[in-house]
Parts: sequence; C-alpha cells; structure tokens
Amino acid sequence: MTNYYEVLDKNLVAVDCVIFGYDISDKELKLLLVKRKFEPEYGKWTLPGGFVKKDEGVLEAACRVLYQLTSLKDVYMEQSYAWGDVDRDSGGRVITISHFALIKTHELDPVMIEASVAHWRSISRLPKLIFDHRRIIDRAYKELIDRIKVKPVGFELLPEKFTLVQLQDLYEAIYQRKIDKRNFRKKIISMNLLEKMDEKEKETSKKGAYYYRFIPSRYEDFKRQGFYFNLDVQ
Amino acid sequence: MTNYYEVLDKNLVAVDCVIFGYDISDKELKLLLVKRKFEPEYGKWTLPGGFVKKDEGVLEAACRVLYQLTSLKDVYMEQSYAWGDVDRDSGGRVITISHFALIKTHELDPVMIEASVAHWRSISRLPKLIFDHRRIIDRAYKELIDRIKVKPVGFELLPEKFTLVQLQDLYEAIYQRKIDKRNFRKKIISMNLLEKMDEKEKETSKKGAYYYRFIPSRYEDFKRQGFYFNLDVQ
DNA sequence: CCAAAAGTGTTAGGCTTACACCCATGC
DNA sequence: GCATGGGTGTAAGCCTAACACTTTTGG
Repeated sequence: MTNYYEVLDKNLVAVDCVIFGYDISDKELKLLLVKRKFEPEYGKWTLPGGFVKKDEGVLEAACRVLYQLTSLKDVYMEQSYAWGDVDRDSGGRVITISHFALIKTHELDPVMIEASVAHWRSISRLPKLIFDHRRIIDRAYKELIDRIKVKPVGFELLPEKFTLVQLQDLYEAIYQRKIDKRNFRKKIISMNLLEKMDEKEKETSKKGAYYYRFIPSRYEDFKRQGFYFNLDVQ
Repeated sequence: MTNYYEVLDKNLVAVDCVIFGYDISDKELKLLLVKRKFEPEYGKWTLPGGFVKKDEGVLEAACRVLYQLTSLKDVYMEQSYAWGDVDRDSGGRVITISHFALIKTHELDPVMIEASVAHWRSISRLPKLIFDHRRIIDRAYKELIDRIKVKPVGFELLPEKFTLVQLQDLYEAIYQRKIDKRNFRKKIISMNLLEKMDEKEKETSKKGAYYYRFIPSRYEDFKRQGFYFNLDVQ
C-alpha cells in the first residue's frame, strides 16, 4: 500500500474498555478497573486501555486489551464513543475510543484475577479515576441501559442457565429500580426467547427456581418476523 | 506538557461529515457530497472530511470541515462512529471518526454552493462512494432516524418558521413512510413545544397553512418535568 | 408447622391506531 | 363554483401498570 498521507499530523489513538460484570450473589453491576502501570498518573485507578498499533484495527485493539486482562475471547464488545479533546490526557494528545464489554464474571479464572492488578468495583461505588474516565463510564453505562432495554444482551452477563429471579435482579441492578415481578416475567416469557429447563436452582430457596436458557436462534426468528425485543417494563 | 508517549505508534485520524439537508420543495432528504481533491481516489465522490490536527479536538475538526465547506457555524453536529479497520482507506492507515450534521439548506450561500465542489444528493439516489463511506452514511442515517424519533432535532433541518405539513413531510422523508396526518398533528401539538404564528404560508395552497415555531425553552421545561419527546407515530 | 422465596391472573386506564369529511381560498 | 390542499375528532383495541395470594419445601 502506497502511503499518500505522509506529511499529515499523526495522533496517538487509544482504546479504553468499560468492562461490565454482574455479581449474581450480591446483585451488583461491577466494573473491572486497574491501577495504571506507567506515567503520568502511575498507580491511579483507570479503565483498562491501550494504544492502537499501526497494524491493528480499533475493535481488535479493544479485544486485545480485554484479552490481556482476562484471557477471554468472543466477548460482547461494542464501541461507545471517541473522546477527542486535545487536553483530555495530561500525558500528551491522545484520542481514545471507548468500548464497553459484557462478561460473565464466573468465566474469569479466579487465580488470574487474584494475581492481576484488576479489581471489580461496584458501579455505585467507583473510586476516583484519571482523566475523563468517569465521564467515559457514565456514557457507557447510559448506553448499556438503553441497549439492554431493546437487545437481549443481559444474557452476556449471566451464566448459561439462570433463573427468572436472577434475570430480574440483573435488570434491577442495571436500571437501579425495582421491577414488578409479574409484569417482568410476563414480558420476557411472551417473547419466547427462553427455554425452561427441568433443573432447579436450589441454593437460594427451599422451593427452588427453574433454570432457563436464552436461545439465540429463537431471537433470530423473532427478529425475522419483525418483532422487537423489549424489556422496558415497570 | 511533557510527552510521555513518544515511543508509541501514531496514526492518522480523520473526521468525515455526513451532512444532512432537507429540500422543502421536493420533500427529499439530501446529503452534501464532494469530489475528492487528492490521491488516491482523486475526483471520486466522497463524504466531506479532513485530518485531525495535532492541536485540534475531534469535534472541532468536524466543525472546521463543515465550516470550510459551508461557512456555517453553530450547526447541529453529533458524533456517529469511529471506523478503525486497518485497510479501510487504500491510501494508508486512517482511523476516521464520522459525524452527522443537520443544516438548514436555505442558510447556505447559493453562490458558494455553485462555486464549490459540493453537491446535494438525495439520500435515495446516492452515487458510488469511496472506501467505506456508504456504510458510514447508512449508519448515520439509521442514527438520524432513531434520534429524530426522540429528540427535537428535525427543526435543525427546517427554517425558523414552518407549517405542520412541512414538518410532517420532513418526517415522512426521513422515515421513508407515510404518517397519519391527524395522529402526527395531535402528538406534536400535545407536546406543546411549538408556537402557532399568525402568519400563513400561502405559496403551496390557496387556503394557506399556519406557520409554527419551535420554542427551545419549552423543550427545556418539558424535559425538566420528566416528559420525553416522541414522534414515533404511524 | 412455619419461614422464605417462587410462582401466578386480572383489571383499569392510557396510548396508539385507524379512519372521512368540512374549510378556506384563488382562479 | 370548483379544485386544491389545510385542518379537525372519535372510537376500538392493544399494551402497560398496578396489585396479593398460593405453592413448595427444608429445617
């Protein structure tokens, strides 16, 4: 490839990852944060990030950053926003393209997380973060709320099998409000995207709650028939 | 400012502008396209764009590109998406951050448009464009449709005073479907964001149609009271 | 048998949609 | 007086929201 653009200004381009996880036990939405390992702002809390290399796509860079931290591949990853103010980074002019990822926390190797500099922090009790990372998170969180209303992405945060109570707890954690149990169940069941399993979850109650699975192929059919996912329920 | 990041790969960063305009006479949504003035792909149809300078914010760059083309300032401009595949530009590795702008076509200096290389092209009859510009447009157009449903941005495309027929025509042009006249009027009127003027538009009909104005301060009140703009109507 | 969590239906009201005729005016 | 486009109201049905009791079972 000829390089036609040699005389032009080049810029550092980074990616930052807003990595959401959900703790099924304490019913809180969490973010995976790290302490920065280089200057400036060494040792401060930051979003996991990295610089986009010459020969690497932006999405690819975001996935690399996530992989280096978690060893996870094939994760739900969506671009959020490009942050381009000249002075947003005190170390130099860096344009960062933020992404958000949804991961199943139970798939993380606990040994690795222990050894790593990464920590889960509740979305409602975030530490002070460098630069504009707090704004980046706020935006990604808003986008997640919008997304989970109209796309079946919540399942990315849950185990393969989950109970309806767990699914509702997740939605309540993200929306940060209570949802009516009967209305929630009616709506999710009526979309016919879940399959009820024979097995019950028996740890949190004596009666036990049936496990369900999300069936992606049913969602494809559902879309093909012109229906729209919707869990924007009171 | 110390430069901490000197050893890292830098990349060319561009902005591309998807500039929407609306022709009130032929009731079509248009895009302002240009012919490229440098290699590669010299002379081909392209989105207006430019490279982000070292000392210039990304949004600022998008506004500069728009200003250089139209002499317009204070235009509605929203970031769309960062396009970061390594091979998206055949002239070299360029990450481009697309934006969409909404402009009032009647505010453009006709002499300038005549002299310029820019041309309005109907959204439904676009020429072949370079690189991934068609995908960039498709995405921006989808975003515009979503946005105009839930935010009063349509007025950015209309003159200060407009008739309800003109407003509906605009929505029909963007949605690319017919809307029921009574339902549309009921909904927009019920939001109480418009002020009916005494004056009538008398060029398109004998009876004449009342002009209305959008009152931004009413929209601020409306939001403060917890209402949501909605013109997603059949 | 009791405590704790799972599971289940109905109704009222609001919002959306569908639909057709009268009005005003220039020619 | 007629052709042209502007302007108006109502009713049916669907969807949403609100709401409380029964079931199951381990201890």
